[in-house]
Formats: sequence, structure tokens, C-alpha cells
Amino acid sequence: MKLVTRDTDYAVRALVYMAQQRGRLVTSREMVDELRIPRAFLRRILQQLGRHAVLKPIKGKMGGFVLSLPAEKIRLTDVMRIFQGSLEISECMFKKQVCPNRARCFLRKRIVSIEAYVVNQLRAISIASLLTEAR
Amino acid sequence: MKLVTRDTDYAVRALVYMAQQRGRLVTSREMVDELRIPRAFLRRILQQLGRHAVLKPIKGKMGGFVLSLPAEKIRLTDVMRIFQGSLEISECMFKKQVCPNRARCFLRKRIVSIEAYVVNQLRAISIASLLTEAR
DNA sequence: CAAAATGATATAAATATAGTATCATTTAAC
DNA sequence: GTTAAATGATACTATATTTATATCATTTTG
Repeated sequence: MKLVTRDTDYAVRALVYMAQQRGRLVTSREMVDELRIPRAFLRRILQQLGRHAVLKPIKGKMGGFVLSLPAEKIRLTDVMRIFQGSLEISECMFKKQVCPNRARCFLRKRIVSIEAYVVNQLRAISIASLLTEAR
Repeated sequence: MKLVTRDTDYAVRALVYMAQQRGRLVTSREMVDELRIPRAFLRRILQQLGRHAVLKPIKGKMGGFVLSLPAEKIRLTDVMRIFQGSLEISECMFKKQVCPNRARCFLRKRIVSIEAYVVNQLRAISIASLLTEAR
């Protein structure tokens, strides 16, 4: 079971790195070198973070990225939702029909309650909190 | 994020169904009809449950399956481990090398603690507990 | 020996994850 | 105004995982 996919993971690393730079403009090239993330992959990830207004892209020569929010306000759940979609842990497997199975449905209830706990825990993790732990 | 894959889910349904039969021999054919699970898929799932001694296969004509444990002793985590392998929620993505990234490692610590909670919750769910909820 | 069950196992199809490549656009410096 | 260095948009490829399907062998009862 995988809670966090690789793009979420890379995004978090990039965001932590940017937060450490305290507002200095950072280029994708620099982060590729520092974080050893495949270039094309990281670029796409940064673009997605830009579209979701997590970071602010500056175009043109001398361009780059800065966080568009304080690191305290960027939560792990925000990043996960961008790259992994819904955080539902128990997506019904009978997508377009009503679930025909009672057994599944009460198992599901249990899982939904576990899910609520997990999401709360993840929401409590911000880029800033990872930053301070990194020291 | 998917906590439970489809084979785990089907396995749980089959086990709940068997538990409801209170020791009566049940064939794969019967469960295919009752539970609307694809035949070949369910057969393979039952075989795997047999290999892991969760149920006891009876060969030959008039054969079938019975649980080999009381339903209280079959935990959701047992079934998940059979079909999904390790329950580690945070498998390090740098499989064969030491993780070169500090940021990831402290994020990982947080996730490991969430994982412990989740596994405990799942371990508390047995086939018997699902059975009583089903009534 | 035939029918009805499971055992073992190979293969295929569909989906999700991970990664690459290309061309367009913007901006600063000369 | 041209060039270099950055991002934007987007299409594509590769790999792994999930979700099955199919086939033939073996066991057992009648």
C-alpha cells in the first residue's frame, strides 16, 4: 500500500528546498541538480504546482519559482490532492453502479473511519513542519 | 490511495460467506453465483487462501472449501498480507540503496507512525466482526 | 470410467505510475 | 532585435501493477 506517490514525494522535496531558500528565486535546473530528480519529470511537477497556485512561476531569463504561500500553509494533503486526486482510501470499486454488496459496505464503514484519522494526521504535516525537523 | 485491492476484497467476501455457512462445505461455483465474482478470479483467490491455510480445500467430486480457522481468528491484515504483501505504507522508493534524502526520511517517520495506527485498526477487524455487523 | 470438484500455472488486458521529448512563449542582457 | 535562459503546454513512451482469463492436470465419489 502506497500512501504517497513519487510525484508527491518529489514535489514535497522541491517545496522543502524552496522554503529553505527563504524567498530567493529558485530555478528548476538548480533543483534538478540539488535534489537529483529527473529533469523533465521535475519540470512537469513544478508546472502543476504552479497551476494550483502553490508556487509562483517567474517567466523569462532570470526566471524561476518562489512559494506563493508561507510554508506553514502548504499541507501534505494539498500536495497529495494535486498529484493523487481524492484522498479517499476506500473508493468504491463498483464505480458507476450502486455497490451491490452489503459485506463490502460495512467493511467500508470501518475503513472510512480509519481514513478520517489518516487524513487528519496528514493535514497536520506542513512543508514548514518538515523544514524544522530537517535541521 | 487504495487500502484494499480487489482480490483482498473478494477474498473477504468469500470468507464472510463461508463463515455464514457455519462449517458447511462450500464450492467455488456456489460462491461465484452468490457473490457475483468472476469465476476464474475467485478460483485463484481461493487457491491462494488454501495455500496460506486460511481455508481447507477438499478435493474431488463433492469437494469444496471450509474455513480452517474460526472466523474470529481471521483478521483483515492476514488477508491483506496474502494479496497485497507487506502493509508498509511508506516503502522507501530507493529500494536497494540507502535513501539519500533527509527530507524524505523525516517525512517517512511521520508516515510510519500513521501506519502503525492503521495496521492496528485493521488488525482489529476479523471476519467474525464483519459477520456480526452484516446482520 | 465419468463427472465434478480443486491444483498449478501461463497468459492477456486494462490501468496507473514513472519518465521523456518537443516546441512555444516570455524576459533580460547585450 | 537577437540570443540565451528560463517557464508553459502537451504528447508520447516505458514500466509496473492490477485485474482478470484460460488450460490442463489431479483427486475423489458414484
